[in-house]
Amino acid sequence: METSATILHADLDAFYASVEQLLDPSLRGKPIAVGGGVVLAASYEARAFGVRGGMPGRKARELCPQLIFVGGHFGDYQRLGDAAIKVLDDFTPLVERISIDEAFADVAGCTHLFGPPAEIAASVRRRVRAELGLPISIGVARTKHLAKIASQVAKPDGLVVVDPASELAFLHDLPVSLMWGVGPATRARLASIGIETIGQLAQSHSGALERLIGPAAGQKLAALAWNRDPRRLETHRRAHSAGAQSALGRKPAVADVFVPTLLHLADRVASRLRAKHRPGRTVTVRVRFADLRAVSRSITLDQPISVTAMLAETAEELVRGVLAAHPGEKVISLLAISVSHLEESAELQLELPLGLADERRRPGSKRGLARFGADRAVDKIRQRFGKQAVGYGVVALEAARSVPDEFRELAEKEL
DNA sequence: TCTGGGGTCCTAGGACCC
DNA sequence: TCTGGGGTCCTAGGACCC
Repeated sequence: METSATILHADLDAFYASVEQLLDPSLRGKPIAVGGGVVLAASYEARAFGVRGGMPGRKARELCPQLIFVGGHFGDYQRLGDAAIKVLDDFTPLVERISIDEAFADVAGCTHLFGPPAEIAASVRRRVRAELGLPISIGVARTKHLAKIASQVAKPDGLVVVDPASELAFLHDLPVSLMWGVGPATRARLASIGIETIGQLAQSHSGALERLIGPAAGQKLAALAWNRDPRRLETHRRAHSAGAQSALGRKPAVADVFVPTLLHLADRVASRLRAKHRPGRTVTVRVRFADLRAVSRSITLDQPISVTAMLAETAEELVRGVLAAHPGEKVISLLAISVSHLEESAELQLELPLGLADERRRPGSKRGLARFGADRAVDKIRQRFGKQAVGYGVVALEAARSVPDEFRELAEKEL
């Protein structure tokens, strides 16, 4: 039974923007945005003008005419993000990384070595500042949820420790939007019955709450509002799906557009699946139309796949189904492929990869083998000469894409 | 004035089986 | 022929998070 606050939530402040200001001192103290067409990250100086991540670049410039856009040093983001997490690793092996710039750590087992959690958190902040030159905020509490909220409250560049004796006093005055799982839609629904603070949520009638946002979400939020968060740290999470998408602007919904795009997306996804020996059974595509309404189609196969051509063909059939069901839609603005139901691990399999099993049993197996051989050859060339060395000819699409591949890779989860 | 890309989880209906 | 219940899997969509 834990009665003390030993969970840290550490979150690098305005991470990409802070790295840019670190690398180029002339940017320090100035409103900057990482990105171009879309703001990937904004410095606190830029946020003061209302600039936010995800905002279109044009709107950001309107809000802040002196805003400086900088190109992304993606390799440095990865390096510095890893280095910050490594500082946590120096204190405890119980670290759960959430993303490139954020992690939980439980220091219950190392206080005899390093002192109380608050001191450990202060040390982490000092070291990240001294060794990496980056600001990092940390929340310390008895549960993950409360530690995460505390780090949000601590920002920028702060430390907030929530004493177990005053948890609810701390929590109940805060707005519900700080809670994990409360986004714009849930926030609006809660507001419709007069709930704006976490305290009001805690006091609300459970039946009314569950009718409003569903039983699962209702019970979960009610528990969190009383700081009943049963979640343990998970140090070895693996992804349950892998996908790729591409915004297209406005393109005609014809095969000349979607076939090459799907091949490129399938290549991105399937090569990752192969690299980690995790083929998957369920293929999902998403098609977004001109008005930004999106439709998805999925199919679950008998056997898991990781061959690029098989994934591309499956996705193509699904997309044709979507378009056939929406004959009025002549323009598409986004295509996505995702593979789920991933095989737990293919490490123990023999040399022949999963995903070929079905093809091998069929008379046409030579085709599947040939395709797998082709993928293997491509994978090997890329290993030696880099990703650009060989691929599917969609040069025109590459140029049109708004987000560079390096940025995509930062967001990929470990498969 | 309509935000990109990588993910997770929940819901609800239908198929299918026992 | 109708009645009843429960479990699992699949599909489509939505909300959310970083």
